[in-house]
Amino acid sequence: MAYSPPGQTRDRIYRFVRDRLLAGEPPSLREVMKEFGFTAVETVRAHLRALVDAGRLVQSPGEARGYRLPDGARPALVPILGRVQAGELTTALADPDGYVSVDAPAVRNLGEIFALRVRGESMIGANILPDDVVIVRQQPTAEHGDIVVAHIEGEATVKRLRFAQDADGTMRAELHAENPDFAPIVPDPSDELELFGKVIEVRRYLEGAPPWVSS
Amino acid sequence: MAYSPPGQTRDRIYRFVRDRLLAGEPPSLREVMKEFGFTAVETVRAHLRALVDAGRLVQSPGEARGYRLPDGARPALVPILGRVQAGELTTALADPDGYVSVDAPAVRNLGEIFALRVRGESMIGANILPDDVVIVRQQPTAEHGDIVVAHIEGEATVKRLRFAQDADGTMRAELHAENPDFAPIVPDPSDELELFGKVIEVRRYLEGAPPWVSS
DNA sequence: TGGCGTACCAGACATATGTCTGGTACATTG
DNA sequence: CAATGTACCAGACATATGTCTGGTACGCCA
Repeated sequence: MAYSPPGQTRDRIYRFVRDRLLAGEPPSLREVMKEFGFTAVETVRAHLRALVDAGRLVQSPGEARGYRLPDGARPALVPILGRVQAGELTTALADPDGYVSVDAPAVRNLGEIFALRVRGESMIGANILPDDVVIVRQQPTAEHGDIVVAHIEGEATVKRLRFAQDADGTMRAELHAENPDFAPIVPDPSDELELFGKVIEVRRYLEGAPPWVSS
Repeated sequence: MAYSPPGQTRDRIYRFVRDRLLAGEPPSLREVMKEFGFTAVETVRAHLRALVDAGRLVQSPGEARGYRLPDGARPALVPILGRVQAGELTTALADPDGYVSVDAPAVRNLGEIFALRVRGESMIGANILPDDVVIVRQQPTAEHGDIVVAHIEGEATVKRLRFAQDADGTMRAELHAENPDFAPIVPDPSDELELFGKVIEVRRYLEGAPPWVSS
């Protein structure tokens, strides 16, 4: 076996292992070895050790096929919720209707993403229809113009967040539907706006029911 | 260990293994054993063998952590294509821009699903916007009213398929934009309508670029 | 009652797979 | 040149893990 320039083979090995992991089939050292024509397992192990040191992989030492992609580098299943009552997000997350898979870049930190089925036609102007599924990142604040999920009238609802200036100069948050039939919701300054998170993706399933249902 | 009613423990084992596989971490027999409080590996093996016989799992005999979900039971990564030229679908599939993960029910047969970035505003009336990503199942025919990807003017384009009756009574396929600015496309009866497939899902990424990019 | 099927156990066994030790070859750098 | 770092190899070794053989316990049914 000829010698490769530093790092070049390493990258190819990374891509091979990554693809195997994304397919749900962690490779063994010897499988990688054969794939690249090496004749010594230790060669592979050195490469993988380097990839782990670089943070590109993580390993469970001693475990068979124990190499994995770090969180945030692979698609993840996030819970899809039905109705979410006030303040009950944690409860709802514990009992999801099912799971949908969300691609890696959205998943910076696992566990902070969830999905919600859209009810009603209030966001038709933003091209979000009833029964669409929105992917939401939990966050306590959002910016002007973001589409958010907030607690309105006892339920989690999708709206656009806007900030407006009051007559006395103070800023207030408003939740706007995107449908002329719905009036903007201006929260009573006395009660707090409960923001569940920001919509980062919208999905519409044109065939069959939503997706995957865990039992 | 008490005896469980037939099939009951089996289902719990299936769900455990399934969840581990969906997380990309195939369990070993002994891991399952510990999870369920068994004291003999063979007990687990008998259950898993039954699950394989029932078609709920597949196995690579002899391989460590060799149990998998069958195709169609797990999310899969499908290629996302940029521009697709006439008749060049196969070529385009071989050189994708990246991959997105698609949930199980859509993936009846692997390899027949792909994703396409939407260009232009011709489908705004169907709430499909420029830069949306559509998930497409390859199929040579479709039904009246389906949103399809077809070859129009040298490129793959998203349109709604309609069938209309000609003056002489023959049926003809038409491709309709959902935007008053675009006229319906009535293919010349002489040249064939090249249908790439049917749109089964629409996705819009509100934050950041599309998703996952393979290198 | 005896036969049959399912659930489960015990423990030996073979193999799949990670780990370790010690080495060669080649490039870069002081 | 010697030192250092990377790429790679050979082979022993330990452990992780699937496989097999031979059981016990319980329920169902003819």
